[in-house]
Amino acid sequence: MPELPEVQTVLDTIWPELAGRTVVRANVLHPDVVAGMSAADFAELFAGARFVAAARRGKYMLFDLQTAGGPPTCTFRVLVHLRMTGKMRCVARGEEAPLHTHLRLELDDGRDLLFTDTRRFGRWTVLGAEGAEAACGPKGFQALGPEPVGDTLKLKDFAAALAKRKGRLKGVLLDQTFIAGIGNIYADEILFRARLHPMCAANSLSRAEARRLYDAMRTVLKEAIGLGGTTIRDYVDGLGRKGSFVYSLAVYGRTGEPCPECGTAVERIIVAGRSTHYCPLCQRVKPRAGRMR
DNA sequence: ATAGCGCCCTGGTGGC
DNA sequence: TGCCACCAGGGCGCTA
Repeated sequence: MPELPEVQTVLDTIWPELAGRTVVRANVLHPDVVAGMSAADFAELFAGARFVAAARRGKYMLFDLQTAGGPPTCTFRVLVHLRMTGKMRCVARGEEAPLHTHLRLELDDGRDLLFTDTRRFGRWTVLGAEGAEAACGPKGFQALGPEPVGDTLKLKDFAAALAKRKGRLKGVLLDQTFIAGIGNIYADEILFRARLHPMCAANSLSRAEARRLYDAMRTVLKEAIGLGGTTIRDYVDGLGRKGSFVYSLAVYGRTGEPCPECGTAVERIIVAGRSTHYCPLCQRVKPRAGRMR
């Protein structure tokens, strides 16, 4: 399930294959994966367009392309969201595409970029082109919160934002408008690393706890990027490789197994509508301020 | 503001 | 062996 570390890994592995390449022909095999414009318009827009830049924002990959006919400045941007099972691969032209391949971009180096997505939740959304989504993209993209890794988000601002949220930590971490890129797996792992209970109210954290959460969030995500993400079942990067952070998971998917810190059985509950794993001993519910036990 | 739900979709799993 | 209910969950739209 691609979250920030997986999306970053896919981008890091697929972009070297795409940078500077021109799309000879675009083949939309399933129109559902193209959002905001028709498959025909999409194919026409991509034909002759060249990949000039790429970036990640939250769980989105952003690609800038320069169109064939227009003036040198005529570029457009496409947002790719992998959702649950989306995959990007470059293969030799003519190689049989895997089942559930919904998009094929034929490149000028004789290879094909394939977008494969078993559950077909993933989307390609074009921004700023005629007949496409509004220039700023879907709501979820417009409203993305700050990036948790990198230099932009300071502890002070993170703590201040937490103090304004009455919801539970788990739900707040999953809220893409609060912080961009965290999904169910990393939310659980971050809370474990911070020794905080998933049901704990975000605005109840002490300074020290907010710092623990901030540090845990950045550490866990950076470690996961370093290990190429987490493969539970489906996920592979742009070169078909699985992520090895799965071996570092402390609680996610480990219901009933011993906590790596204290040996207590990991528990599973539902929080924010999502399966949530935690150690009942290491992550006790934080007592209210002024009522130390 | 926040929580909870159903929906989209397919494949894997476990029960009988 | 086969059948089927159920689960996985990111984002979105809806209701409370």
